[in-house]
Amino acid sequence: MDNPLIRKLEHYARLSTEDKAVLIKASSDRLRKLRAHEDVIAEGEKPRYVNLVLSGCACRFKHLDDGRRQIIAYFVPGDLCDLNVFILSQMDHSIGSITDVVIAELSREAMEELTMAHPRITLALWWETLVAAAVQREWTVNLGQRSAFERVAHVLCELFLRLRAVGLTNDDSCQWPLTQSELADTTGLSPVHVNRTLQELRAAGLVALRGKTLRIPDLDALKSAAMFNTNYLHLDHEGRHLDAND
Amino acid sequence: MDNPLIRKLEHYARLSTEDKAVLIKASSDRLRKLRAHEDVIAEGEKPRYVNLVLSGCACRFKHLDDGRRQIIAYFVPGDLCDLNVFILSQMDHSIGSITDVVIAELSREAMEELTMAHPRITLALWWETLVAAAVQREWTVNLGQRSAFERVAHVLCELFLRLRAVGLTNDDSCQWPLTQSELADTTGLSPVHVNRTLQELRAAGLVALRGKTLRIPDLDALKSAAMFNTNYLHLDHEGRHLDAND
DNA sequence: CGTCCCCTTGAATGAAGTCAATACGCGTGG
DNA sequence: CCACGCGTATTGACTTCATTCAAGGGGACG
Repeated sequence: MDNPLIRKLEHYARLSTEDKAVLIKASSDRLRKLRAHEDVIAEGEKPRYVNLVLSGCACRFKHLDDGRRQIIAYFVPGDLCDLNVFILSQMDHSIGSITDVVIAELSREAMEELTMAHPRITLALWWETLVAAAVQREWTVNLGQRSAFERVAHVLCELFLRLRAVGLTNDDSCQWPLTQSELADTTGLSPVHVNRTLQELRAAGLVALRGKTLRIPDLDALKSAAMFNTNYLHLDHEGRHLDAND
Repeated sequence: MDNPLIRKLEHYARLSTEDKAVLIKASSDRLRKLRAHEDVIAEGEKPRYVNLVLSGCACRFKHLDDGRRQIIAYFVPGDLCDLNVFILSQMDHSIGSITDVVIAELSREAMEELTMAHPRITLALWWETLVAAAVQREWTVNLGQRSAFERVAHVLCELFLRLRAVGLTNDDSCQWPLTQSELADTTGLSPVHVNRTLQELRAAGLVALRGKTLRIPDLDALKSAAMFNTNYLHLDHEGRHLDAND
């Protein structure tokens, strides 16, 4: 099973064999490949599809009039961009690729088919939505209250755990998709200061980030340095224990 | 018509007379009155109701382990706290009153009744959810990219416009619910710096905030000082033009 | 071999936080 | 009616954290 969406949704609900078949079909219908730094959809455009990231990394972002940019969310494999986007006539922000990505475009009809006759999928998608909102809230806390050191540590933690949830880590390391400049647009810091903060994290032995590989030798230590509380990711709730092939 | 929920939802969809009757009934069933600075629901509790603010002002917030607090969202009259909260077994944040508030508690059954036979209400509630998410994203941008001056101006702008959307402003002024210290927990600034920033805003003639009354002599000027783009509040979309009594 | 992007470093500047004292405003109770 | 107390707002002096500017280094790729 290498479908990251299924992998993730199984954190939220037990899926039946048929559920999985339907998900696989939906996520292989319309594929779209993008290189790094391209727009998936830009502010002002009308959304036509729910975008599902199959591989690579994308982000939601917003520009201010004077060019400052804030990254608002990351999308890793298995993430759906906007489940309810069809009633919007205009995007109020943009979505772009960070690395090369493969995206499945899910039409309105495909989404209806997924949910209509598949209550467990529907439930899992509800969870997906709730968790996305919780992540957004946590980012608000991160930007508002944490120091640069904690803030960068928190982003590293979160992304690592989310990658782990879809099987994209090896033990204590993973492919790291972000440049320092993107990390700066995420944390609201200058690229220079992100660089210095990463050096502090390295000096403290909390992370080893070289090239495109991130290694976290002691995840608990990094968590506590970041004041990271895993609960908002809701990776451990009751739904997944129910039997689905009933 | 003094029901703030109806007032707000009419920005999102045309409601029929029956729609409104159902909403009024639902929002007068279980009332709860709180004084300022009380918990509506605390982190860790199991949510039993969707909370609807009828009067006063409340907020969503999160504490870090060491006591720092971030206000994550405001709830003004007409705002629903968490539409899909019933699948959660535990809140990952708290909701508390800022001023004295009156809240209507909507049970799961009440929510189902509201939506089942009332497609326009359902549509309007979808919009409510989308806009709440958009506001959360904008706060992320606010904390990440804007200067203290812009940041405070942005919060003043947003709250003023949201109060205006439910008829709680008079021309260019409104009752202001927040203390400087709450504004600090919102903007991620220290209370002292919020004070100084407000003085700058006053000196620039952009706001007059005395006691509990906010006056904005030139809203457009304040907007541009804050780099405020109204689009994320989605107050002007197509749904409201459709006829509902069909 | 050169170019582009990303990372790194140092020095100077600037924004916001901290600490501590003081003032104001309002409700309570003497 | 006035004194008191408490929460909130204001001010000044100093410190800390983060930005800016500017220059140099390293690796990947054509």
